[in-house]
Amino acid sequence: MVKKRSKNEAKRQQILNAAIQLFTEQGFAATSMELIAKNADVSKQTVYSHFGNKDELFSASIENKCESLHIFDFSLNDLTDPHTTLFNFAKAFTEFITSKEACAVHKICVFESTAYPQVSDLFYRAGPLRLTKEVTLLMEGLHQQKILCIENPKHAALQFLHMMKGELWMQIEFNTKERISSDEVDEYLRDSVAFFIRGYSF
Amino acid sequence: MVKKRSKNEAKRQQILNAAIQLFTEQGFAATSMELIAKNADVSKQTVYSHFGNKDELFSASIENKCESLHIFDFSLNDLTDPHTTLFNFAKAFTEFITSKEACAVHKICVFESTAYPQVSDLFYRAGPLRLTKEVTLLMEGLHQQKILCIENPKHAALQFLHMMKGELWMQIEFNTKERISSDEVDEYLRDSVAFFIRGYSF
DNA sequence: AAAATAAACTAGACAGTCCAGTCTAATATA
DNA sequence: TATATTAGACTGGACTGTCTAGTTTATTTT
Repeated sequence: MVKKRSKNEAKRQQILNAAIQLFTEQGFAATSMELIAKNADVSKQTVYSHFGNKDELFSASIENKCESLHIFDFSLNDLTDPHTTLFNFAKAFTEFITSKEACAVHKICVFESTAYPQVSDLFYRAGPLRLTKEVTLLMEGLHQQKILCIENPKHAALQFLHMMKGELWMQIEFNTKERISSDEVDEYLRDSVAFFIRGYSF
Repeated sequence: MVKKRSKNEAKRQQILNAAIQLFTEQGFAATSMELIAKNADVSKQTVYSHFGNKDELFSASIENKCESLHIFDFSLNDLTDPHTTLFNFAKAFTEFITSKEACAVHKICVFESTAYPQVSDLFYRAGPLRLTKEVTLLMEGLHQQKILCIENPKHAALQFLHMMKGELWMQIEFNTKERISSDEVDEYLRDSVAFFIRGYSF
């Protein structure tokens, strides 16, 4: 008869939190298990007891983060005013993809995509792929309600999402010193939404 | 009387080549100076004599690579047929940004942008910034020749370039297993060029 | 053109540091 | 009572950067 005492779930989460923070800040190779244990306020042995080795912990921490990043709620029911709807969505999207958290996970997943394709796949599915699918549905809706004339909704979704990235996203990606102002960002988004609607109007 | 013998330029280049290859393949932390020396067919001491330490070698190798990646020649003189001009440019652009070399440098510059902002800045200026400026000029040309109606040529350039990235670029970035076919890419590019022209036509 | 010289280069050893992962022995807890 | 947890020692290995001692090579002087 095996008596099994369950491992402390709180500690597990502490470890995952410390791990994702360090991994995203310093990268996989530059982060030591010892520091993760210390930051998680847990002994090194506990880390190894919860996660067999560094690779497993890395995968688990990315997976954990991807799940928590799923929360990007956009209520796009009101399609009657596409300008406002799309602009608001564009703003929310920009804020999301330029957030510290999202950028950090994005960065490490891309970087480790050759060594850990399964990890980067997690992010791809949870992020870009999921979002593209949702926006594709939105585009289909705009077409069916005769608000816009969108023959290929997937292409339109890709065009829209990529377009909205703009200059700010690049500057954050490359950590440049100068950053464009949020006014300029807004102007770019407004311009782009207007352009998008013009390009897909009847 | 100072006798100065210049260091071997060929060896310097061998070191830089080996360094950029390993750094882009394995990352900064995971690449050892010893292996760089070995791959460059040079002694470790020679590496240290040419480049004081690992950081310096890293910077130098990225700088060297950025210079060689400058070569993205697009002859965009013939503006009379914007569909063809923009499509050809879009194709060349896609091929360039999805090339192994460009992707690899992009990846490491983004990843090391916090630890080495000067390095990522090199790439940003040599790549995205330079290209955006050139395409902005193209957009101005299209406007002045009354081929398209582009009020804000910089926005148009950003929209165009970002839009063209599309799905393939994401799949390469995340190293996904499935890849869209080059036919699909062509279709996307054609669609996007048509959409772009529609959105900016008089 | 030959000899002299100073610097570049090589190979390898080396010190010092760090890290992944294991082991142990003691403690806490369900 | 069995298992989770802890702190810390420990192994084996890798890495950076230095040092040494000997070799090659470009340049300057004779």
